[in-house]
Amino acid sequence: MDIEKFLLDKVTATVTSLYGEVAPEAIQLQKTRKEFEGDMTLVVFPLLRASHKKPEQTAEEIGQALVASTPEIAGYNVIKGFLNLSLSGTFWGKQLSEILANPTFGQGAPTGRHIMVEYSSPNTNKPLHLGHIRNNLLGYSVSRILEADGNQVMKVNLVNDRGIHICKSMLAWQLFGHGETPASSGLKGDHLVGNYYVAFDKAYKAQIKELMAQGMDEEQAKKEAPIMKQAQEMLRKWEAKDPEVYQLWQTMNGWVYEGFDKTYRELGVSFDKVYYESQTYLLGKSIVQEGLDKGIFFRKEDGSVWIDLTADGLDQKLLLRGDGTSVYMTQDLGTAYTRFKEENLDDMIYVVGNEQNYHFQVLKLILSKLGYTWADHITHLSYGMVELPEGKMKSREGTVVDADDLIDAMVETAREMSQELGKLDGLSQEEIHDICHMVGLGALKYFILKVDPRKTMLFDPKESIDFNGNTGPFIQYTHARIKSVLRKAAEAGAVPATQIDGTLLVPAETALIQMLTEYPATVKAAAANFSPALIANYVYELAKSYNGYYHDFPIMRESDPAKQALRLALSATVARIIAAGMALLGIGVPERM
RNA sequence: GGUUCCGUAGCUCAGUUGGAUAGAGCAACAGCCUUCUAAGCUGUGGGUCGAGCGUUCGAACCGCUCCGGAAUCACCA
Repeated sequence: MDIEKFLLDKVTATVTSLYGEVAPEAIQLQKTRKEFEGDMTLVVFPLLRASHKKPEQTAEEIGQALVASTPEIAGYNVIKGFLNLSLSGTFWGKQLSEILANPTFGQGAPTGRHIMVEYSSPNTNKPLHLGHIRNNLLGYSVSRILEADGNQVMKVNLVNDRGIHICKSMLAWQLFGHGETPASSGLKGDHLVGNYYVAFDKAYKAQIKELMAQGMDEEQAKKEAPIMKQAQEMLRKWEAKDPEVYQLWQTMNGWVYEGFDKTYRELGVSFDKVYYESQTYLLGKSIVQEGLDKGIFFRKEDGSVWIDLTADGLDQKLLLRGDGTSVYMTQDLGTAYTRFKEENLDDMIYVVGNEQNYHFQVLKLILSKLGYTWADHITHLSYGMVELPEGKMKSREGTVVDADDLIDAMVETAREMSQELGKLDGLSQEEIHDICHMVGLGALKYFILKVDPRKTMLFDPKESIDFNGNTGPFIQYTHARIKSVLRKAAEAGAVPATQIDGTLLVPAETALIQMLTEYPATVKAAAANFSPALIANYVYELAKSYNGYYHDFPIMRESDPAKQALRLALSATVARIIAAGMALLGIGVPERM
């Protein structure tokens, strides 16, 4: 049951009977801050206009009337203009009973909406790095959250598998590779290809330097460098489907996909469908034609097609090159159109870095100018960069954090830490592997997802590896410890309660139950705001509160079986909600750790 | 210069539609393992919520102006 709604009805009725009709927004209910006594608080300031009395007096009157009319409200106190209401133990007992009886607590009712979430979207010329990790974790988590909110979600990846940058890797491999393969080198495919991308850049820079030494200016040297011309020639051959180039392209991309798949598996993310730009890059031309027919786009003398957005405070934007080939915007218009049509979408979410804010602003604007109402259902889930203590990550300067290295380091640290604490004694190799993987990745995922996506975040390798405090492992630990207590209780023959006697509840317990009742609303808010951070912070608060409770009320030392049964039921529910919340973040919770 | 975003404790971050004395974690300091897992718990210190003005009973939150930072404004993707 929605407690706020329940109280809202009661309070509205009471206020109306005391002072007559008031505007709905004048009734302001909120959770009571923990330094005050009570569960829910009515802010009476907005009601003074109707009551014509002082704040304290108004609160007093409403409090008295509420207690008299509503058995669920056990008492009240007034502090300045705030009426703090305490709900009865019976009421909270009933709340917990409802959660116990509902195995899908927090799962929203089906909305019937189809939502596509596009994320990851890598280039096939280099391995994934920390920035991609943020993208992948966000995309996956948001998908899970939208699902939990009752939507039908399709997770898709759009792989950028074509263009000059792939040709650079291919060319360098031809020139310097000596037939090296992932199998022969022992390298992960994406790393192997990435190495050749770097090799290209190195050779290219050397050639530029040489040309400049011969007296050419930098601008021209960049254009005239032979290796660059070769790469451009290769791209032309690719577009003409030259068999040899095409074959090499397929082989090297295949290596990269194998590498990416491994990283995705390690991260625990997945896709329902993968699009490839090599198959979609020609889309959108019919839309360009449509825009021309409708007079929304215009053609310049050289044949290129543009839209003028200066009236909207933006610039003119190119939609088709003079030679008739498409640009990024062209294909994005096309894919958006195709997807909404083919997949019958209600919403489309793009998880893409904030460097493309402008692009998506323009994309939406063009689509709505063309009269497509679904343009309003496109959301660019924009996220900030991940920075390192030394500053920005720059692949050219080698200051990137490689995704695979980072994952390995996290798991390894989890292993060392666990070993040091003696947590792994007596476990099988397989159990040890699973736990260390869950904890290491849990630390990484939680660290990234707990911050607001819009913000540029700082990744300090030393601090992120911390497993104490507001971290994934802390939450996993709380879960594991509850599970441990439940196992001990089962051995001793103690059974969790199925019906809750509210008269036994202590304040620490009603507070926990209240937090539990907030889970569905939190999921809803997270879905509405595309914010895993809301879930992360909720789960942390829940775990933290439980830890305090755990120390004050040891379950197995409780002599009253009824109280013990109640505590077991409450603990099990907390563990369940922690696991559910963490699942929305893509984080697993071990049974022991 | 235009557009968009960010600025909260020494550091990393929370702060729900405007509400009470602005919260966590890390770092520092002081306690707590013979009792269900100490990856834990309890306590102390630490703030001009970038600055100013306005809106109102009330502003970290809303509006305006300024300061600082980021991204972007390609016949790249």
